[in-house]
Amino acid sequence: MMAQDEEQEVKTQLYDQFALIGKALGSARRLELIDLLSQSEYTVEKLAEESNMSVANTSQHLKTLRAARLVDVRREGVVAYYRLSDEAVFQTWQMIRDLGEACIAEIEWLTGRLFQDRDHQRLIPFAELLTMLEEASVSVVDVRPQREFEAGHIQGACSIPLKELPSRLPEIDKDKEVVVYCRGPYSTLADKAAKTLMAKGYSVRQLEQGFPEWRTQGLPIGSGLELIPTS
Amino acid sequence: MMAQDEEQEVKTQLYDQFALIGKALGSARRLELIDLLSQSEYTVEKLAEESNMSVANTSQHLKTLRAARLVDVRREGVVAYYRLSDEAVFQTWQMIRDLGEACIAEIEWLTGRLFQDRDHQRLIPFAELLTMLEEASVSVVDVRPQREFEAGHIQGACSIPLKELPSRLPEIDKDKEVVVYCRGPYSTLADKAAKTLMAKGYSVRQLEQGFPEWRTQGLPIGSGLELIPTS
DNA sequence: CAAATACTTTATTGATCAATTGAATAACCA
DNA sequence: TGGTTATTCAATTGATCAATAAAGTATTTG
Repeated sequence: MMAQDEEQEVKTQLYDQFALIGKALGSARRLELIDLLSQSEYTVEKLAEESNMSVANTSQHLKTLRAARLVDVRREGVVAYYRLSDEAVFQTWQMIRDLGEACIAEIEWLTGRLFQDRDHQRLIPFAELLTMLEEASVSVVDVRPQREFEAGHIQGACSIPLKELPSRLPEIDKDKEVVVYCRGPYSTLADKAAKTLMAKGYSVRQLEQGFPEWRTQGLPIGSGLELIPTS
Repeated sequence: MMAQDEEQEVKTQLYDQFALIGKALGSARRLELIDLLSQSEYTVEKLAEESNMSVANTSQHLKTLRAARLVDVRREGVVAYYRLSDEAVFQTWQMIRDLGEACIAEIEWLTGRLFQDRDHQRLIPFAELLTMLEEASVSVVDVRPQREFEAGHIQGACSIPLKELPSRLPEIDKDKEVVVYCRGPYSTLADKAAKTLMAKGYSVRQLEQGFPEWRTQGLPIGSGLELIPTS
């Protein structure tokens, strides 16, 4: 049997390794990066742009995420594409979000403020969308940036990035009910889209959660730029 | 609708809050405390003792855990009893462990070393113990310290802390199969108990996981010092 | 009631570590 | 070669950690 102090030594190293993961999760900037990478792979530059950081700083943070094995990198020529190394990374981030919402009153208050003018009537859970999809009585609109749509989306959805929404309204059938969705619980893209659509007279619902949550529940997804919804 | 920069401000504060949780998880010492508190509530002094830290240092770490709302404190006179504020805290720690085992080769190697002389033949999953319990053909022995047993244990188990095991062997029926368990995947208490028991000629199996994992799966638990196993 | 005791928290210090920026470097491509 | 993308480096500032010493707080004792 292993010596007592050798065992202690190994355990210390084990906890140090786990703490590396914790440390990687212990920065608001890095959590923001993880949240973005939950949508799709990203280049350093795009990540920097989306998160309002300098490229150098983004690269540094990605380095610590890589050291903790939370992200992988793939290089194409001069461009580096980062992605989460495992679906479990998103799930851990989701777990931390849930934990925060459960235990930290501050967080509940902040989300309340973020969505102060959201009409909670229009929110629907995944289950409801699934039955609507069976009845084919609905247009699902993904309002995230196109690269995120291409990396994966709810099966049957079409991509109309929020920025293009005003000019692409004609593509949306006014007779069907519209369901919009975006990145997840702290993204306001879908709220803005819903507001725009409602002002134009559409009948709009909004998914409670975003694509990564859909994916992690094993619900049907599509990828690429399929224009014809899978039946 | 909320102004663009006000939204940015709120989001930053949200991520800062989540990062607080991450930071709290980003220290080997604090993870060790969380692991202990997953078993039962503990006083500062006992935690310091179990984790080989000074009381002052332990108190500091508990303070940051409390700031992140991961632990709660209850005072009885001069004594402070700490506990996890929610089962989700343990589950998050469990998630990080799983993530580490999945992504970090170092961790796999370290656990391999920690259990180098474990006979994996004797390990059984929860499901198997459940069927054995139905057949009533088994003695389940909890070898954790007694306070942890009292705070919660597998229903039907009896408490024989590892330290007392040699002197309490007569209490264990030699005709039944014995199943030992302890704190979880990185605890060696059950391994040591199994070794002692096997040397004395008992037929021993060992649970793959510990009590917190049993509890979080909603399996039947008991608490206090019940001497007669619930039927 | 004051003094002593037991348990816990806070303050201080010095050392180490982390975050950000801007400049420099490296790698690739056209 | 010049331009683009990413990483590294150096430097500043701020945060964190562990250890010791000091201070609080409730309980018990003389």
